[in-house]
Amino acid sequence: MKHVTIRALAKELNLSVSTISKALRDSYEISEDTKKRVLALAERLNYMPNPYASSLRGRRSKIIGVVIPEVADSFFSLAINGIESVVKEQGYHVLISLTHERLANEQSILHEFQGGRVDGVLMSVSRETVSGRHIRDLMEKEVPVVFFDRALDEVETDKVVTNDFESGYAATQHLISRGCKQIAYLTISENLSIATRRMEGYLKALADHQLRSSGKNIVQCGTDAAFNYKQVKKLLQRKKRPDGIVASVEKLATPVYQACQELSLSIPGDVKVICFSNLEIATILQPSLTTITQPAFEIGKTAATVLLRALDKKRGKPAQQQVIIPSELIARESSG
Amino acid sequence: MKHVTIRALAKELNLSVSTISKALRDSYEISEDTKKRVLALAERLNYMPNPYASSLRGRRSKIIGVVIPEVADSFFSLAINGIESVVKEQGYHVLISLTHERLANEQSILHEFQGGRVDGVLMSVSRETVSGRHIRDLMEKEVPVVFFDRALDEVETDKVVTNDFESGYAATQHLISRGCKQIAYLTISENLSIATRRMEGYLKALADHQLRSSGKNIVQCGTDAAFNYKQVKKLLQRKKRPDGIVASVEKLATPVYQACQELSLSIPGDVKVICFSNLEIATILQPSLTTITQPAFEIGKTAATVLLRALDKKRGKPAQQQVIIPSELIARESSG
DNA sequence: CATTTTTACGAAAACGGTTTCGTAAATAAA
DNA sequence: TTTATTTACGAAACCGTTTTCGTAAAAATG
Repeated sequence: MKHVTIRALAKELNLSVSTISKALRDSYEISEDTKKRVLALAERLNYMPNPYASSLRGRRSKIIGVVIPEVADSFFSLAINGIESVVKEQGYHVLISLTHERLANEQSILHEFQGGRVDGVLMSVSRETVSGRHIRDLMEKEVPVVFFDRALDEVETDKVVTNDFESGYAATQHLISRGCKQIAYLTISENLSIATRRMEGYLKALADHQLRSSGKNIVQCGTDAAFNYKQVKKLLQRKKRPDGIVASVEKLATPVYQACQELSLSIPGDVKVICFSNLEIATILQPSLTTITQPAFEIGKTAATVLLRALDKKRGKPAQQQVIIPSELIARESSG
Repeated sequence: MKHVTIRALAKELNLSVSTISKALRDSYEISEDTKKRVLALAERLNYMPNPYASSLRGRRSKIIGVVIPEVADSFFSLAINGIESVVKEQGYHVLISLTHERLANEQSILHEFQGGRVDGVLMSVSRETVSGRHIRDLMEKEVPVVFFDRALDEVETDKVVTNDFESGYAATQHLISRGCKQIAYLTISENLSIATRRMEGYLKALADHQLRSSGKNIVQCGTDAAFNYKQVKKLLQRKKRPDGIVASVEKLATPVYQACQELSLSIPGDVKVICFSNLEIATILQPSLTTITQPAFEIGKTAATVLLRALDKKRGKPAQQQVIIPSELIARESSG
């Protein structure tokens, strides 16, 4: 038994294709009796409509494109969970496309989407993304795009983000309140707006508390773990080593912990640490890691909700809202 | 500018729709000159074919369904990476469907797939899945299914798994070689074949080394973190407490570390620990965690390769191979 | 009973590509 | 020069569903 089509049902019941279709969609044009018979047969033959025929005819695929830099990431994978929890309720499916932090990939993915493969897009831009040309091109084809977490300021559309500036500020202030006088900031060299906002928060907090901010205390890390380790180690070997560290992305916690152990520095005794992270395992690090935790699931959920709403109205102006869901500072032992 | 169709190109160049289509697909029937003109116009107007029209006509969607219990999981998210790296090269897309470990969800997802939404399926069964009826139903519709990691023995199809029995054995033997005499085994109560195989490996290793295996040393954990913590704590408070622990799933590392700290037990001094885990952060746990690490990326990659090959032949018998990619034991401090 | 309205259905035209088949014109072979 | 072949293209069917529109028959209305 290959594929059961509407035509097969029609033949079996001596009805027309259109009648079957209407019966399946519970149209008022069809008698209750006929509906029953059609439904029964469909059930019996295990009929499943061909989604592509429907998509073609109806010009909507019931598929949401999720374009992200990486999936093996505690933030993004949780966000996907949030997205999925919302869209599946409305019968939508989730198509994942990974950019691997490359603009070129992002461009070709969005370009392909111009063909109408997805009804809408949820995306977090890659680190390389500075211009929004490819994104606007897609939006001009009437494919709504909603940013989540990593938004591109330049593109005017809905955005669901967290309070990065305030989080950077809060993280820094937290260390200050714990007595830190010289606080270093670890960042991944990139041009993401969320990264700059976090750092601005850091700088503002220093300024507000009359602490000098020095370029030397801002350490540029990269994607290479070995390189990052060396950078952090160098930082901690300075004569005037910092007594506090704000690690602005999750993966930078590792080199900090490793370097401290290597150098026999005590956390939080010699240096207090706070890190932006969603990993639950932060709890069992020794010492447990104080984190700024982003509401990943919530962000995904909200972004999906916003997108579905946009798909509903479609013609109703893009509300172009910006939703901000605050991150949470979870104080643990590493900040003493 | 809404949607550029083949028809629009045809009109613009005073050619027929079929000529355009053939030109775009580089058919030998079309002159080089015409091809050039068509390609140029397509480029200029930013033409993108409607994938659903192609899917409908060609009866293939270029979409691979990935059905997994959970995405916020270090194993599955890495596996997705592996899958994506392979399929995107062949122009396929990845549709993610989450079962959340529920059979009912798994069934409805696969049922929907019977409509032809995906060309093939890569899946890891849910914990609740005991019968393969819904999977066979799908395969009868000629949608190839390849299992990865969590396979269902009962269903005859390609499987890409790791050596769970040997890994359970190796983990246990590792602790034995480190001097452990009484080794506990933590498991999630479930009926997954991979879980039982791991445990069988554990039991075999004990037997091979003349160590008594006691039911009391096999601790059933669940999905509730608090419950698991209590179970582990109770285990470690016994008068004859174990001197080694094999944690058969990643999330069980947390309660072990927490309980040991709470009870002031030293790892690996008082109790040695090994855990099945893919988390890189295992390195910076204190002490660093000895792990059995599954080749998640490789498994995903291989499974995808096998599936694509099956899609190629299609009519060529399902090779029905079983590929085994071994896990790796990474000895760190927790097993002393 | 005559007319209007409602009910229940079918024919056919989309949706946008792909592919088969037919055929003029150009070229090659005889 | 005549016939055979190749080249380059177009018409039309098709994939499976949805939706518009038309219409007999039945029911309601006057």
